[in-house]
Amino acid sequence: MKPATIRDVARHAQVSVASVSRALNGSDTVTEETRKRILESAEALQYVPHSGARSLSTSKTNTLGIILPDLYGEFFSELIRGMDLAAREHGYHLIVSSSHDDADGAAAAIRSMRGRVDGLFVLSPQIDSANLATAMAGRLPVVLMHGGAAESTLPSIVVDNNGGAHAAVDHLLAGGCRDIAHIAGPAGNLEAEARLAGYLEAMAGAGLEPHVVEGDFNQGSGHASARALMDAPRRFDGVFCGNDMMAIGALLAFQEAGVRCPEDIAVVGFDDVPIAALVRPGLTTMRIRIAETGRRALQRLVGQIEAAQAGREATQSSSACEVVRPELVIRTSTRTAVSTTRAADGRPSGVTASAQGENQDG
Amino acid sequence: MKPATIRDVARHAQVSVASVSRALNGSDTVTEETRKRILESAEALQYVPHSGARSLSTSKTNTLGIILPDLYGEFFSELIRGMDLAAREHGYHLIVSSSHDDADGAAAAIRSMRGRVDGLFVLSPQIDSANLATAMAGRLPVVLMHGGAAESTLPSIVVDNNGGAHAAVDHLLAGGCRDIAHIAGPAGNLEAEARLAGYLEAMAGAGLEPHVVEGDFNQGSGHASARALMDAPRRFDGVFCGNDMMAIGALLAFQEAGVRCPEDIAVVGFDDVPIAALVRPGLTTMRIRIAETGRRALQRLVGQIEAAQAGREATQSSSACEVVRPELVIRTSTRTAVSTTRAADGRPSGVTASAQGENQDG
DNA sequence: GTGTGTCATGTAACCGATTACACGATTTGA
DNA sequence: TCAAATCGTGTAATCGGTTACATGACACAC
Repeated sequence: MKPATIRDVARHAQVSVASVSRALNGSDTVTEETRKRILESAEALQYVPHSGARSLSTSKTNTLGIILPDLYGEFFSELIRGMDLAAREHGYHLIVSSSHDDADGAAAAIRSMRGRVDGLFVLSPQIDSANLATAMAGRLPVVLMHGGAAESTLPSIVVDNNGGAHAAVDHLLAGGCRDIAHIAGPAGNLEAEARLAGYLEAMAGAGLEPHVVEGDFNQGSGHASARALMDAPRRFDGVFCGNDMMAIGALLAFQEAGVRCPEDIAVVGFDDVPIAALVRPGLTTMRIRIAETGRRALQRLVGQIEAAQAGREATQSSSACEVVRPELVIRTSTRTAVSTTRAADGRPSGVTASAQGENQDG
Repeated sequence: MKPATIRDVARHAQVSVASVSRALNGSDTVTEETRKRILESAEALQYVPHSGARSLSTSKTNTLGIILPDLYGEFFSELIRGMDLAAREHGYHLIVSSSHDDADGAAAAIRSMRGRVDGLFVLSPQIDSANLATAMAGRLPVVLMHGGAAESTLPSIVVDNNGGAHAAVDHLLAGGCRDIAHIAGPAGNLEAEARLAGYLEAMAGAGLEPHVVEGDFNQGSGHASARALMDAPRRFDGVFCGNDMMAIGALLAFQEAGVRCPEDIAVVGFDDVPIAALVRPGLTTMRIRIAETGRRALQRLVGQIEAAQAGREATQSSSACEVVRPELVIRTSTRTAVSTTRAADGRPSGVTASAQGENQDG
């Protein structure tokens, strides 16, 4: 048996299709009595509007797409969670497409989503794919969410990786560290490179010799990199890791080798994923309010879509780049005289607007 | 400027819309020359098919929906990752809707997805919502993925929670534990209740006195429950936790209190989330191959959809309940003479089919 | 030369919802 | 009593694809 259409409902309720449409959507002028009759008929026939037909006549899909490089770890799931909560409030659905670690994959994903979404979030931290994503998007409203997006003319939300890295190194310095190494994320990853640059700047600013080992943002590479640091001739008293997962790998490596943290070596991560608070010692890290950032991104995308269909171009402010400033969360993996939590906004770091959203989480 | 339609492409390439449709979709009979011309025109006009229009005439959306209770932790993101990879292979998109902790929320989510997806995954572990989900789905192909779905007539994939709990308790027994407590998941959660039941059965089978503390599946409640156990008059030498997050909370509580694990008390979790291997001591747990389970679920849903549109009802096998049997992963949170890894299939546990999918992960 | 078959291509109906416009009934004002 | 305004409802065009069927060109056989 085929599903009921609006015409079936109209026939059943003995009204026209226009009345059914009016009764079910905006409360146009429909008598309370007929509306009631229509709703009953719709219920009786188990009527569900055909979203394709609706989107054909309204040219809206009420769906947003998310292009992710990957879905490992808690970072992306937190982000999606924040977006999903906000999407529901705004009446949108969310299509996810993950595991696009290269430019081609991301481009293919964007292509397959065009025509079925009203807007797109693009998280494509690879250098080459970022530009491609911009080109692919075409007319579609987009919010970019990867490092380097600040330079784009498209609306974007980026983390102040550079400033965060500075704050992390400053914290290690304040704790008395002088031989501070950096376990970097993969080359070609814009987030990783910005954090690396911040580290190098901060070290240069303090007149200290930097030392970098390259990892890949996963826990295993943090472990291996920490071993490399222990094998090096130089003796380090602090490590700033490109993200939390590598920091946790490093913590385990130190623990296995009998190197005490923070007494022998202090460790700082980046992201503040939930695990960071659960490991021992608790990981000092740069906090990004992930779910809230997702919520904010969704609001901006919806704002853009509404602006586009209402008038012409989006307002100037909505096309700007918004910056999320990570804040230092001090746990037991670093020793310090500094007390609690402070924001990491010591510098302009080449970005423009400021990200002051509400701070409630899902 | 409005986006190009198929008619624009037809005009540009000087052919009919039918030819354009044929050239872009299945390679019906179209001359190589005209096909080339059409593809060039499509490219030049940046043509993107309108998915709504297509779904209107084909009555297919090529989209699947996922109803999740939540998106916290790594369990669900792993599941989505596995589904997404498989979805791309099959040419489907994935709409996620999370944070439906109650029946009403899940029902609303299902309602809002009907008409825009070809099939639905429902993870709704609350007792009351499970039935509701079944009712809401109506004609839509569905794969249920929550405890208790085995009793449903709908196709489902469920974890053998009962058998897994038995295996966990057996492992503790084999390690010499006799006073084994259980930190249970929230009442009303079918997964939690099946694990609790398995624990109680195993304890009864061993002639031991059970002891249950109720948690809520989150790390904090594991911590609190562990404290409660330490305060109890009885002295426990083993704990089976309803999931890994609570187990990790318990590990931390023991550590803080100076109770050694596994020497003083052994701990077993459930799920094998990635964090389980990262904490110290490493958490012994019941492994569910999450991403692979997601992939398998997607295959079944697609199979159902294709069966429905090809012939009539799906084949008998596809409407059965498939069981994922967790396997014991021994780490350092338990002491034992047993060596490596063994499957947890000591019993039939009231379920039917067996889940022997391929074992490669994404 | 006419008939038949093959094959690329075109024409137009159709999918199901929205909505501009038309229409008829009722109310209001002169 | 008649014109105008108001308001609920109906009719039909429209959105952009897909596809059954029609058409026309060409080849081949008689």
